[in-house]
Amino acid sequence: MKRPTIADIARRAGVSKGAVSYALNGQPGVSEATRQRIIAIAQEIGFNPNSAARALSGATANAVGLALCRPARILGIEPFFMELISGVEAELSARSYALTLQVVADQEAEIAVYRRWWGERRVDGVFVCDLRVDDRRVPVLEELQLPAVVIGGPGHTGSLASVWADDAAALVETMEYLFALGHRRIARVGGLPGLLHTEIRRQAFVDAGQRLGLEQSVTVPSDYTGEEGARATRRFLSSSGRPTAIIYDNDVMAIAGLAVAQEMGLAVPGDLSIVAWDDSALCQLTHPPLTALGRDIPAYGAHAARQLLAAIEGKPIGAYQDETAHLTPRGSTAAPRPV
Amino acid sequence: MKRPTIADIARRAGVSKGAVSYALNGQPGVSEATRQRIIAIAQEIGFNPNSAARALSGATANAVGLALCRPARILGIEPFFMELISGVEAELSARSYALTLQVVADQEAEIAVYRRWWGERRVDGVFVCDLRVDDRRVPVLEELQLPAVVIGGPGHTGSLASVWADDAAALVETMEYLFALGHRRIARVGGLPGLLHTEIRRQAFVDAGQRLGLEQSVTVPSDYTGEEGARATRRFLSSSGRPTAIIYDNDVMAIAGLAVAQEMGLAVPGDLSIVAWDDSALCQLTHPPLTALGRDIPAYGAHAARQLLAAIEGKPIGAYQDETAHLTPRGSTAAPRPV
DNA sequence: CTGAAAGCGCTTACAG
DNA sequence: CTGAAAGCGCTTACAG
Repeated sequence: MKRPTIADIARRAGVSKGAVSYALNGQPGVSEATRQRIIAIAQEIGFNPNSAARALSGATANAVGLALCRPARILGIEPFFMELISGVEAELSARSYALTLQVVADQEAEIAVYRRWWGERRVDGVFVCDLRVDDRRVPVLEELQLPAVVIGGPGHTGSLASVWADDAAALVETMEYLFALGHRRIARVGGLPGLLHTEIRRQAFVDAGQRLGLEQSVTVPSDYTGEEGARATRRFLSSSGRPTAIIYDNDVMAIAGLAVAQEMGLAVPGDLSIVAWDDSALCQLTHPPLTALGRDIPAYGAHAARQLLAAIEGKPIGAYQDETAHLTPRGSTAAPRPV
Repeated sequence: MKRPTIADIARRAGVSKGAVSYALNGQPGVSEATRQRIIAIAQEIGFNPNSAARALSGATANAVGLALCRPARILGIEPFFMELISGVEAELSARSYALTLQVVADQEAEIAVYRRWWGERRVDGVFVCDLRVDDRRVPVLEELQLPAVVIGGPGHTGSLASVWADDAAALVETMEYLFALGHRRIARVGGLPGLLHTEIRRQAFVDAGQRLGLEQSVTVPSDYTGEEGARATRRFLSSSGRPTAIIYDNDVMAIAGLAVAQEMGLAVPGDLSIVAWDDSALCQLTHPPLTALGRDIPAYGAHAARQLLAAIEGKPIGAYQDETAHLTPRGSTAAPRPV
C-alpha cells in the first residue's frame, strides 16, 4: 500500500502543498471552507503525516525517551516502572507523542544513550529515573539542553524540571504509627545505596528513631531483590533483641520478608509487623495482606509527562510536588505481642 | 549546542557529503584511507546521524513498535512484559534500533495505532502480543504490509512471522507430574478467555485429564489478577471433593491462591499442591516457594526481535519454535495427604 | 487568502 | 574513486 502524502491531498483538493500543511496544522493562511475540505480529504484517505519529514522540517520529533537502568529480572518484578510507564503513556498518547524505551546497563551507557538520542534528534526530551545524590546525568542533560524531567528529588536536579514526593514525611508517619502500636525496636531494609530517595528515607528513619527514643532502629541497604530482602530479614530476626517491626523499601522485599518470618515460625503480625513501601497489587496477594505505603504511580507518571511536554514547549517549569505516600494498614501490622 | 551534520564532517575532511555518507555506512565508493579519516572525524565530533533525515531518505525508521493492551495495574504486576521487553531491547539496541512503546485500551485502539504508525512511517515493524483465536489485528497488518512478529501461536498468525512455545506439552508434563505424585483431582485457573494460549492450555488440560482418567479436572477462566485467582481458589476449595492440586495460568494468581489456602487453614503442599505458570522471581518469594512452569522470557523476546529485524530486511521468515516451558518443582507440590 | 520555493540532513543513482 | 545533484515529505518565510 502506498502511503498518502500532502501532495496527494493537494492534488485532490486543487491547492498547493503549503495550503494543506497550513490547513492540517491549524495555521492561519487558508479559508475556513478550504480547511474543512482539506481535513475531510485527509480523513477520507487516512492521512498521517510522515513523522520523519515533520521532524526534519525543524518541528519536534514527537517522541520522548525513557532509559531504564535495571537488569531484566529486577525490572520485571518491580511493578513500579510499568505503572509509571502506563501513566506516562496516557498523557503522551493524548498528545500523539511516542515513548521510546531503552534498557541500559549502567549510568555511562545511559549517558551515551542521551547523547545519541540528542544527536539523532530522536526524542524531544527525556525522563530521568533513579536520581542519585551526585548524579552525572544531570550536567550532561544541562549541557545538551535536552528537555528533561527528573522523577525524584527534592533537590539534586540542577536546572532540570522534576516531579517528586515527600518520602521523609511518609516514613515519619509510618514510624509514628508503629510507635503508637507499641513498637520500640524497628528495623528497615532500604533500597540501593546512592539513590537519593534511599538516602532521604534512611536519614528520616534515623532522625525519627532518635526523636521517638526507640530502643533500636537499624537500617541496612539492599538491591530491591527478594533474595536480599530475605537475607536481611533472616539476619534481623536471628539477632538478639530482634525487631518487632520491619519497614521494607519495596513490596517485593516485604513479601520475601513475610515468607522468611513464616519459615522461621514467627507469626505476622503477632511476632513481627511488616510494612511495605510501594503499595502495588502484590501487597494484597499475601496472607496476611501487607500494610503498605502507597500512592498513585500512574498519576505520578502522568504528571511527569505533563511537565516534560511543557518543558519541550519551552515553558518555564520547576519542581512539582506530587502527593505524599499514605499508609494503608492491613493485616501485617499490629501491636507487638508482649514477651 | 549545535548538532554536527555530515556537512560539518565533509568540510573538515575536504570531501563531499556523499563521500561522508558512503564512508560512514560502509558503502563502496571511497578509498580506505578516506573512510578511516572520515570515521575518525565523526567520532571526534560525536556525530550521530539525524534519524529523521535518514528515515526520510527512504531508509528505515530504525524503530519498532510494541503496543500493550492491559490496564496499568495488571501491566505493572505481571513480570512477563517487562522481561520480554528487556530481551527485545537487548537485541534491538545492539542494532541501534529504538523501541516505541504504546499502551492501548483495546484491540480497536491497537489497530488504530498500527495504522497511524504505518502512515507516519514511525516504525519499521511491530510485535503483536496476546494473540487471539480469531485475531482482527492479523489481517490489518497483512494489508498494511507492515513487518510483524506475533508473539504466540502456533497457528492463527496468517502470513505473519511468529515466535511460539509448545504450551500444550508443558501442561501435559505438569499433569503427569501431579498424577505421578498421586493427585486425582486437579483444577486449573486459566487466563483470559479468547486468548489463543488460554484455549490451547485449556484443551490440553481437558485432554490430559481424560487420558489420565482423573476423578476431577475442572478449569475456569480468569483475568490474571490476584483477586480473580483468589476468588477461583476459594470456590475450588469450598466445593465438596475439592481438588488436591491447582494449576494457575500466571504467577500472580498462584501467589493469591497460596494466600487463600493459608487463610482457609489448608497446608500447602500437604492439603493442596500449587503450580504456577510463568516462573518469575515472585515464585521464590513465598513460603513455601512455588513449583512453577518457566522458561527464559528475555530470550523469548530476543528471538522475537531477531525475527522482526529479519522480516524488516525482507528475509523470508516463518514460525520460530522457542523452548518449551519446563517444570521446576519447589515446596508447593507434594503427594496429597491421604484422607 | 494562496502559490511557488527553499530548506531540514540525509541517501543514492548519475556523471566524471 | 569522487563530486554535484536530485529527492524523501514535510514546514515556513516570502511573494503575489
